[in-house]
Amino acid sequence: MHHHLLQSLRLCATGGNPFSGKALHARILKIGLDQHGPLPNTLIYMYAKRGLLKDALQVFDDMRQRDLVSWASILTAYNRANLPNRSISIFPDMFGRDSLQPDHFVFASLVNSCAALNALQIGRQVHAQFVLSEFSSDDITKSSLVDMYAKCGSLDDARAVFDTICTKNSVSWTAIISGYAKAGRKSESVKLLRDMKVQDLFSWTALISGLIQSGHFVSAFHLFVEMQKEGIKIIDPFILSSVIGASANLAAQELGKQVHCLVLKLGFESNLYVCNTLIDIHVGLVNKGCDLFKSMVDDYGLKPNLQHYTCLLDLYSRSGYLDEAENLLNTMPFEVDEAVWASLLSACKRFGKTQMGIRIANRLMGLGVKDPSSYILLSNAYAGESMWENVAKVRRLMEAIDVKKEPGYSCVHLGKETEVFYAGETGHPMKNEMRVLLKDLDEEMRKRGYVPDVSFVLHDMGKKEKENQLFWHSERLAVAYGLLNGVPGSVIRVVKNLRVCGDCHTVLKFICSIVGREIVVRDASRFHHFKDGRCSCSDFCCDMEALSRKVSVGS
DNA sequence: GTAAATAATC
Repeated sequence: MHHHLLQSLRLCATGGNPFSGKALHARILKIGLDQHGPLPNTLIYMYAKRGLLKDALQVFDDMRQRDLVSWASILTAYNRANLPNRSISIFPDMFGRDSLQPDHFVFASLVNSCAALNALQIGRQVHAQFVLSEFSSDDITKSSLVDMYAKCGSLDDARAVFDTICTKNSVSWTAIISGYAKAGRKSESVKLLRDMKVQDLFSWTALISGLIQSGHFVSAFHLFVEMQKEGIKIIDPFILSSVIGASANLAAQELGKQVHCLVLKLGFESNLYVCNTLIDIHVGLVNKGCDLFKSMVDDYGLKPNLQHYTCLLDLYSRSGYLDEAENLLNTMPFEVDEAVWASLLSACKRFGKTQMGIRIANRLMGLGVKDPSSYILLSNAYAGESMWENVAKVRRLMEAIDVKKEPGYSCVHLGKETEVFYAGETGHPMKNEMRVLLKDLDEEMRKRGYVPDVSFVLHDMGKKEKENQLFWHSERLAVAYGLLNGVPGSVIRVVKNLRVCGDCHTVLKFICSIVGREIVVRDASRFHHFKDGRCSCSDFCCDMEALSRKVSVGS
């Protein structure tokens, strides 16, 4: 009978229907067992765990004889209800009213209250009593003391207690690592993590989020990547919200988006903290930008020029504020060029705004289009809505103005000589060697998760043919030639007349890590320095891309 | 013999 009731109460404490706990309580009262054995204490415990402080207090006050278990349970109830100060204020009644001396359970709860209150002086007093008590060797209470001192910023005390813990578990390690990391003592916190035999998500989260809190964003990101390489599974959203928060701080929007992808893939998008930090990124930057723009006009009396508007538009469209972007486009006193419309169109695609996408595409068509990439955007926008007539129209326009006017080529510099390659070139004397090398690399890349992104191919053909097209892009030929003929281990230097396509960008990241060589590509818009699987133009993002691919493959 | 305590996120 009692066993059954006890077990049911314990089940109610950890989950299930909150009303069933009250129903059980009613039944216990009815059969007159409310003062019997462990039942009243378990009722307090159950109410405490469910956050029903009033009910817990009711049982506590009605008890004829309170014991240490009752006290430990009611202190937990206060802590759970976020009222640690009430724990401290009610605690003296334990000596007075009930003539009890605290045991290790009560000590741990009290120390926990002090930690939440940042009450270092009281914490020290509790510590002193604990040391004098017969429970002074209890490791759990010591762990809570480590946490309390760490949270109060008294790291030397935390470390001293930590060193006396006989059997250190995940909780004790996490408490001390968190303390050092939040205090910005990076090397010590990292060393502690490495000293752990079995690191888990708790300890990594403590380290990474602590370093983020103390401003060590870059180290934190590298550790975040390392954590996942170590195979630590992200089974709850704590670490994500903290990493997203850091990307907001770094204003690393691309990185933020990558983490956002990870959030979606892992299914934590509904978590409150994660949401809030994400909004800090999509809202924080936009608000900042709008404020600057407004202050430019209102406070400094400046008249925004086309570049200013373009910048604000870019901010809007990158952050998904597409209605605002379109509105601004329609009201601003300038005509914008093709590039601006194209960027808004690609944002429409990214944020799934198909209707607006078609609207923008029509405007862009009316404007006349020169850039080949705009044609791809247009074609994709119409194809996405099955507007095949418009797709055909885009294609006819492409043919009419001969989009392929400027052929892409890449030069590779080997000492004094320079070799030039055109896309799809087949007449080169070393063609076979280059093909074999690229094929081997392709195989290895696919093993590592590479999927060709054929959306960068302009022509109308099947997927296999498109992949083949990508395979023969000039920058790959140039790199292959450089690998075959250059000095082993030297940096491969390539110059390209057009912009490196997105797929080749990914491929070069893979290649540089497979062959262990640095590759530098100067394209039409910038330098790309490929090294260790990353590119200088988006260091973190590359890591994150690889990671999110890994996650998607894993799940 | 029963029942109670400690760590990581905006």
